[in-house]
Amino acid sequence: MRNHVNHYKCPLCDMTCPLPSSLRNHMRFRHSEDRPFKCDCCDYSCKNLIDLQKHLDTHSEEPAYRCDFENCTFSARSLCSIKSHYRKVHEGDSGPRYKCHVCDKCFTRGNNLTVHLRKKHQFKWPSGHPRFRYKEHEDGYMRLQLVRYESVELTQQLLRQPQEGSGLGTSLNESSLQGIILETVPGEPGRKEEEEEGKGSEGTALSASQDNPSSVIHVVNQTNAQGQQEIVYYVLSEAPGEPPPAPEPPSGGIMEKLQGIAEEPEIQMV
DNA sequence: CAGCAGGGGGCGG
DNA sequence: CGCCCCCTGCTGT
Repeated sequence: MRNHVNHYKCPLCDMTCPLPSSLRNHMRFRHSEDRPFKCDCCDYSCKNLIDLQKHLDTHSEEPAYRCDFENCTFSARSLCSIKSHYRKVHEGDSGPRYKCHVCDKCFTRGNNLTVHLRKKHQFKWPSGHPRFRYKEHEDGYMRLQLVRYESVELTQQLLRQPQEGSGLGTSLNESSLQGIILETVPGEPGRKEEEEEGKGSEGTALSASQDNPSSVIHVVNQTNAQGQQEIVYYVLSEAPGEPPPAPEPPSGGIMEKLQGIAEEPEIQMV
């Protein structure tokens, strides 16, 4: 199994990703100001067609979206509104849907949980990842999505410096680890035990479990700029196991310059 | 691998 | 809550 590390690194931030197309996408949304999709009715513009279409819906006074429930006359201008209406009105589900994986506290909105995770549990995301993302579990609660792609440098750095200063009370506790382990997706069966290419030790890495060889989780305790202890988690995801793709030819625009740099594989894999 | 459809999350009202 | 920005999974090529 090739314990994957992403081959393409954004030259402008720490983000790495497995495919050129992912990187292009990242560039478009995070590092380009181009907004090729413009609204005819107002000065709105955006970076992809889908968003323009959604925006156009907000212009039309027409129903746009209508509730499917029988005899329900509710209508809205966004799909999102319809869905939340349906849950609330026709399914009576108005309870909090975001749950902290560490202490089980519930929140009605994702950003409330984000604040909670940062303040109460000192969670932090690595640079290049601007926010937490949440994923729906089988019990219907949204919990922190822990699978992230991390850069080679971060990985190596983590392997090199096992947690120091873990003497403080803020060192990892079991609940946070459990929360993380719970998140790992059952991987393909068969393959086991990743080998870091030439990098040896797994150091402080926690193998999710032997049944779940699909991810290795690094959790480090560190001191931030403000001198506070904080927990940072990193997850290495396993690539499907194909060789690195060949670089593509450039194709024009601002993206082109970026691409030239960006598409150089960050490391040569076996 | 690219394009599209849909959804998650932020943020201001 | 409404609108916007971005991400991702799916599906066709």
